[in-house]
Amino acid sequence: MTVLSLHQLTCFLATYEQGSLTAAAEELGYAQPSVSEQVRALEKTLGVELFRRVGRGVVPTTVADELRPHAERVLGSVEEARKAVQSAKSFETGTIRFGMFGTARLYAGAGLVADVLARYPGVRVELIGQNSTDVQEELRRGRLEAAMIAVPQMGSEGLEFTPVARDELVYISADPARLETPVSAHRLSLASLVMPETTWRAVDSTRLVLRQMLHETGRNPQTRIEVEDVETAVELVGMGLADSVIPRGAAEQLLPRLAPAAGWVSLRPRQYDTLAIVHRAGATLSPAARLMIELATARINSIVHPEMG
Amino acid sequence: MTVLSLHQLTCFLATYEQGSLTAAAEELGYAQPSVSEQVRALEKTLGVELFRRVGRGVVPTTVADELRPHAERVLGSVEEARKAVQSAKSFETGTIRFGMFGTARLYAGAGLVADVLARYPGVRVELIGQNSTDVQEELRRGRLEAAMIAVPQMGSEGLEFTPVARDELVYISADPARLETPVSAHRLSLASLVMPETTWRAVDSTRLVLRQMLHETGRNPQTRIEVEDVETAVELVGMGLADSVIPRGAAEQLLPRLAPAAGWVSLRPRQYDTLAIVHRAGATLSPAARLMIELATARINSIVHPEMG
DNA sequence: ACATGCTATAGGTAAGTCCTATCGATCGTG
DNA sequence: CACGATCGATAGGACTTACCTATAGCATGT
Repeated sequence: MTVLSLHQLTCFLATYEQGSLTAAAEELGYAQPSVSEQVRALEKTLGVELFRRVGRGVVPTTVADELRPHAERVLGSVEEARKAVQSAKSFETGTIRFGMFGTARLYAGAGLVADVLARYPGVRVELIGQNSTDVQEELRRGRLEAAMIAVPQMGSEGLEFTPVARDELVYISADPARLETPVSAHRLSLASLVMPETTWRAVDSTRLVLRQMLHETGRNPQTRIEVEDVETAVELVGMGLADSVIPRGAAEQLLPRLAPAAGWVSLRPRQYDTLAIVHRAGATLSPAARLMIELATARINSIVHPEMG
Repeated sequence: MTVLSLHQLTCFLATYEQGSLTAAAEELGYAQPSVSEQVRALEKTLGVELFRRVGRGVVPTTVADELRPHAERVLGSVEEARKAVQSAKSFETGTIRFGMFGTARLYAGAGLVADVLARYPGVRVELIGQNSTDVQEELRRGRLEAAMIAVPQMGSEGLEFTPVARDELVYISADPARLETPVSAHRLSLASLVMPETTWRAVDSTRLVLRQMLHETGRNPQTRIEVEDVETAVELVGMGLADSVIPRGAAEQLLPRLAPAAGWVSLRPRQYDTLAIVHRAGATLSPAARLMIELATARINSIVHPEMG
């Protein structure tokens, strides 16, 4: 026993409109017995006579009159579905979802959304990045296809990283005396620090850089305060409660707004943080993801120093 | 290359809701590879990735998010279509079309509609019978499945007739003097008559009866006025412009309303008109048609003398 | 490292799709 | 009234699709 199908409805409608199986077959590009078979199958699945075979041609029954608008609605909905998918595929509509967290969002957050909307006015944009833990989870679970981040080191836990830019790490403080000369490893080891990205502390690239820097002096980094987001860290610096080390792009954006009294100075030797695309290892990226990567990279490179090689 | 199908949408929705091909297969009662194949086919026909295969389970893409409501609408419409057909099949809704013309509608017209609506409150009823020519055409073309008529003789032009009742033919006049005794063939041949059913005059059963009756006297019927419907004939009789011969049931219904001054009397010998079901020869009747025949027969038998054997 | 739970693949059978060829019935015509 | 034209139904066969079982491959959690 066959089941109701779109093909049957198509043949039914063509037959209804043409009043003839032969004409319907011609319209649909089939042989006449094929259409006849489909209509008969539809009548069998519905258990009702749709056409009265009357000498020359066929005549719809009242049940066929009843069915026709429904059949039209079904086929119309199918067409709408197909169009919706096609337009979503070509970014005329639909949603583009991308991860953007850590300090990366400071560089490419709002501006990246603007870039996407300028090029594809119909799309919705979801920039996922409330907190690092969630984003990591979404990436791992596959709900997020790709993300741009500033923090973790390369190659952890089945994820694949592609560096796109680097940004200098600077020392920020509300005490002008500490900003007169570049900060050495020794001075850094004595400082009282507030550091963001607590959740990612084990893999945070800023911390990794600092650890390597301090390792040469035989000391561990002194983090007096741990917070989750950079804004909070900067505010604490502005209040004079601690100093911190953050990417320069973040300092330029956040200090005037959140800590007007604070300033920044380079480390000595200069250290750099890496911005990278991260996605599941071995994944082939969708057009939407590739688009976001392209736009995000372009925007970041217009702010920080582009990665060489 | 396969084409978009309802089956694919069903599998897609189940997979979307379950977040798993295996779970979807279990829900649908299929083996897992079958659902997998359908989803893959849908992705191929749409040319887009709907799920990201990620280790344990599958995760819908944003295009799948876009497709889901459309797929639900399509399947919903299909369900509606199926329900509409089922309810039309069982007379809960839909249209019942039946032919009812000649003088038959005087007996069973409004009352028959009332009978149908009393038993099946949801249906629409179409009682086709504006004029005999149209109805004959609709029957021949198959648009009308069956009809109940009072006029034509049996067995003409590929149609099949089934008698269900007979009604006495009576002589009507506005002149009381002509109603004192039953009208003989001789008196009838002298009368000035108005006769309805002009279009069917060659096969009209009333006229056939009269012709046979008069043939015995060697005369032809004298129709002074020809009209299409019985009401007009009765009105003319009421105005004293002519007399007529019509079924008794029609006389009882129409005289008080349209010709209060007129009355009726039997013929001598009494003559009878036949009410019959007519449909295309060799046709198998639909439930709707059988229902109408049953109800029409019951109603007519409650008015005129039932046909014996 | 192992068991587990999921998807992908392979291969075979049943069923459906669509064709060509032909029959039967109907309708208009000479 | 026989004729050709037209349309739907039927038969039979080539091809495709649907669906199954069995199993491999991979990711995940203990």
